[in-house]
Amino acid sequence: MATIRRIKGTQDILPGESEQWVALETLIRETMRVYNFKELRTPVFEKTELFARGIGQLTDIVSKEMYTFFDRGNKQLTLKPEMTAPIMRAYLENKLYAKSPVNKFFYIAPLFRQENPQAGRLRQFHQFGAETLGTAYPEADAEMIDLALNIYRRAGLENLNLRINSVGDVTCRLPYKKLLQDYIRPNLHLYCQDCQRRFDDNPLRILDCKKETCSALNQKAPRLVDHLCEECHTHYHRLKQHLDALQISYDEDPYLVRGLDYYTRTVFEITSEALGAQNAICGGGRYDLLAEELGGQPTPAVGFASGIERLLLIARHQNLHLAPAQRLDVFIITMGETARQKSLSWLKTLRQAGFLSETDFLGRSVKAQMREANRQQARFVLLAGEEELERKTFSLKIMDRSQQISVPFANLIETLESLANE
RNA sequence: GUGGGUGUAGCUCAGCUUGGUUAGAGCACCAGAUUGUGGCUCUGGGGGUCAUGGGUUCGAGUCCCAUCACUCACCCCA
Repeated sequence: MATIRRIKGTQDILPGESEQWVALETLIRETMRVYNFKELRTPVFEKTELFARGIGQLTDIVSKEMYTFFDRGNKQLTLKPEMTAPIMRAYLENKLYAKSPVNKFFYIAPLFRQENPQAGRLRQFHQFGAETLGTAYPEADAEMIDLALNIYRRAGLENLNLRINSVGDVTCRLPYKKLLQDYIRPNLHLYCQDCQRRFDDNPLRILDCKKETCSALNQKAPRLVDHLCEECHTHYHRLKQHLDALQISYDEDPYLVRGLDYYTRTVFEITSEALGAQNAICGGGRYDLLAEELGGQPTPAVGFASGIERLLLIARHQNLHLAPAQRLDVFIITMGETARQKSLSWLKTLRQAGFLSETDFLGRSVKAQMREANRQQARFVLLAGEEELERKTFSLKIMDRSQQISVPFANLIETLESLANE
């Protein structure tokens, strides 16, 4: 009979790996804390409408990648494919703007997209990220980039590349779109099929095309950065000044566009060559129009999202260990029925004193129990048999020194504590 | 959705080209050498519907077809 398998594109995070996750999450939380970002948790599913309106009906995410279904009440729901729209929804719904003009949130959450899995791309994957709501100042954009890079630095990641760009706002993007379409139109038939399809809806994407023929045609295309309105230009200029002041190196990429409709002005991406085809570990930018799109009051905002699986891929590629291997403090070896019956209460005493402790559950030979203790890298082994019970004294083996001493039952904890502190 | 690659022990893989004894290795696991003591060594042991189904053949892990799974890539994204 065939055993049930996990769903395509999902992963079991097994012991050995799960410690890495916990260590990374701890590092993220600690960094978020000193940057004064507060955790905001939202449900795993939302009304489909939230994403359709927030991310954009025409984006790939919404048009072909969402896990959408109808519940028993015939409501259309979607497993969240990204976190920015839910954060904005929660912010508006709970009227958090009323408590403070600027709100800084972070999250660590599972997300769902029905794509074909490959290296660094899963159907259930995890992101952490941050969002600053309520300020249009470029300082917030710079803080966001600094925050993401700081987390990577603390995790030990190397050779990351930051690219930035400005995609303008409503006043400059529409005129530029026309300019760009005028440039492309004469040669449109030479572009690839994808680009021809993008021409009307999303001509900016054409600039991002990686096909050689298309990027060659794009060489002399007008660049949005050269046609920004004054406000956008100033915003972009200030951002760069802040990055310089923070000694953050970056590349300006006039063709960097993001796949989600809600971005305005600042966009950025952090990539790693260690990742293969899916090389982005972090993407983000400013989305000053999203709040209104969702029916709320105008709220300028900026944020980023970072893939946890991809971060861990880079860490593995670099041979980084975010969490040190766990060693057992004490392993109790028992000989005979009487000792085995007492082992649980000894364990309890050890554990209450804070020692990571274990014993044998299979009634194995002393040799086998010793092997088990060694396998789990126990620092100390407590031996208890008839002899020890009679004398009310444990035999305590200090494994690293292959040395064995006698310890009266009553002195066990204090002896271990002094040995552990050596 | 489209293409390439790969499916043999818990893991990593050999065997397939040129079909032919009981399908192998290393690691891991268990036991013994050491009847109450780990790591190293030596000896032994358990564990496989060779992904699944069909076909060719006297005979298929090996050749052919299909299906499924995994994986990499396109697209897009974290």
